[in-house]
Amino acid sequence: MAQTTRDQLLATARRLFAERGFYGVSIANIADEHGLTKQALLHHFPNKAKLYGEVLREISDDLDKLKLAAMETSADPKGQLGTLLRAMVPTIEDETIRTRLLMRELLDNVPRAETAGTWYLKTFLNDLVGMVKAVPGWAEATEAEALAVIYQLLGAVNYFGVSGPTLQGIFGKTKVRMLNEAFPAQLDALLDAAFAIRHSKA
Amino acid sequence: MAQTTRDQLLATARRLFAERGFYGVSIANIADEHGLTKQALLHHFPNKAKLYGEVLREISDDLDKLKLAAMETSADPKGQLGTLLRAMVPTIEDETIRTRLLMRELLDNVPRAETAGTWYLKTFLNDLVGMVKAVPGWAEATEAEALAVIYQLLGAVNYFGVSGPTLQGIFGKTKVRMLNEAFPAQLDALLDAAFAIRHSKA
DNA sequence: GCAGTGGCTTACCGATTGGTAGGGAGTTTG
DNA sequence: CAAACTCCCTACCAATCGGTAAGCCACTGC
Repeated sequence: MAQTTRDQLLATARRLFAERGFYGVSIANIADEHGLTKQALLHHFPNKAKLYGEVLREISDDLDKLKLAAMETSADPKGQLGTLLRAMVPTIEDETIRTRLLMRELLDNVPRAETAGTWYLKTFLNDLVGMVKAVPGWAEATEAEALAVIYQLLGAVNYFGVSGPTLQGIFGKTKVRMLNEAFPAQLDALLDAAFAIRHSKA
Repeated sequence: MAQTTRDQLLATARRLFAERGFYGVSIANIADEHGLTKQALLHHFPNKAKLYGEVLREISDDLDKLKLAAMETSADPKGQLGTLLRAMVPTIEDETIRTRLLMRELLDNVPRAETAGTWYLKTFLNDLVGMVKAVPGWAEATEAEALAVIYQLLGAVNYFGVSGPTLQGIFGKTKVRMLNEAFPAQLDALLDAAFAIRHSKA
């Protein structure tokens, strides 16, 4: 069974929204790439906002899958967090798209979420906080402290993931390739260092 | 001498572009906030893209100032980097705006920079790489390694800076206030840990 | 054979987009 | 006093936006 038109439109929407954002892409742009009219797209999705919501739901599902996969590979929470964060470093194009959409959601979701009533990142962030608190030495950390360190590490991973095209523009292809090679080892070192920090109220 | 109309328009553009992005704001939106027509705005700025470019130039100037200020407060490069990164954690609203614009530039600048031929972050990033290489133990790090760690730390700082409204939506005001209080100490610990990593080819 | 149904089309809508043309009021300058 | 300049206006433009209405065509189930 081949991919349905709906699936193809969804994939294109995902890519274009990641590149240019919600306002930067028209439904006609998306339909055009498949030789269709925007009315064809509106046959599959009730309106533009719902289409965007569908894309976000996919992203949120992706993150949940990464989280579950990380929890299976290792028993200790520190290893789980490391696996998860390393997995979030984009290597193939589709992962870059996911990272960019995630970042855009952080920037733009306030008006969207208020009308839609959905915070796609909520459970993901809560789960991460739980994992941090399970790390030895972090049991007595406050929720705010756990969230702070999670955010710093997510930032370390995702900021880089978003900047590929920019970095290439500034530094050129060769340096970016070297950067991509150097990044994971550097990240490992940072993760180790971050969780080595002891948290006890003593 | 009061602020000129041009300056006021520029400040409003800065705020609105930070909130909703380039495509999410019309020049009429900006002019409206001052009771002017968009043609009045077009009298001060040749077109929308040039206006946006002006906003970006301001941001880039801001970053340079922060960098110079950080270089004055301390003699050792590690302290300078710490001061700079801590200064980039947004505390007042205008700093949040700057952080959000910076993030948007990372996401959107590819099509813009290609036509404009300007990479606003280039000198800033290059300077930071220089500072990292001056840190004891990092002299022999490759440029890629230095860039990797810089990017991770910038990410740790800026990802958080961008997410304020989102976090408030998810966790509520009280928790976000606690998070804001916990963040700097956590960041200090991360910075210490990151630069404690020794880099020698031995 | 015929009523759905899914997938798409053309035709159209009002609203908004970035931008141009030209003019008018007030101030500055020669 | 007149020319020039600054600042902002109304009027207008073609293009595009998201979305509705209605119909066409191929296929399916009864």
